[in-house]
Amino acid sequence: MNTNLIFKALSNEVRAQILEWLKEPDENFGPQIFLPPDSDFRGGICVGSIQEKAGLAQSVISSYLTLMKNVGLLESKRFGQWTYYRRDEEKIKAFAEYVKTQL
Amino acid sequence: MNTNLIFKALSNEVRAQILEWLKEPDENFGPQIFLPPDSDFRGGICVGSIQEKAGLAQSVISSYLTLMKNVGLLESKRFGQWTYYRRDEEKIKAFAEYVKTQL
DNA sequence: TCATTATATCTAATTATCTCGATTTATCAA
DNA sequence: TTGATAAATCGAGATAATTAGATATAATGA
Repeated sequence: MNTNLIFKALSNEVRAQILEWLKEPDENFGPQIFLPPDSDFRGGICVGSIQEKAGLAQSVISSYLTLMKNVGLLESKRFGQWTYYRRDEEKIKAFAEYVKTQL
Repeated sequence: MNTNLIFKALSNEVRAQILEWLKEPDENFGPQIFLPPDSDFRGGICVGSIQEKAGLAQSVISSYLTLMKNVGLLESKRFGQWTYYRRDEEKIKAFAEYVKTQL
């Protein structure tokens, strides 16, 4: 866990906002109709939905999501042409534990 | 509490390092001989000591400390020509609580 | 008062981040 | 196979952060 990179990721308001939105995926993005219900990737939202809500260019959101995945805040899974992202609750919890006990 | 500004402050390695050093002020900086013992500001370290250990320019450390104070990570008190900084444990705790419950 | 020391502020150069549009890659459907 | 759609990557310009050096402010002590 590279806490410095996590702090960097969270220091951008758009990225922090996306992480917050993904706490309530259905409420914030509506149902993901293309996500196969048997896929076992509940809560995953595709790049396009996040891009639309954030209002930044597609390339920006794509790289933001990749960055957040790389530092451990998100996990992703591809189904066909769609890449779905959701929170990595385990790693987020580990980070929160670090902040509480080590910061 | 502006969590975005706190994340920004912590996203810089030098600032994060200073916050860590200030967890053990005596071990990391030695005794602060100029700090009046009756001052009730235990754990406070002057700018010069922090500057020396960090190895960056005095102006840089001064502004970093001001920034960290502004976002609530540090508190400061001036005695004569010296300004002593120490961790604001209450606000750090509140931030850690936010990360654990809201992030 | 004047020189010294500690800290803060200002200015500027370098580097990093943000953001976009264009292109590329991957997948799907006809 | 070809055209369309989704996402990722590339290249570049604008903005912000980092850092240093010079100067300003504040306090001390002779």
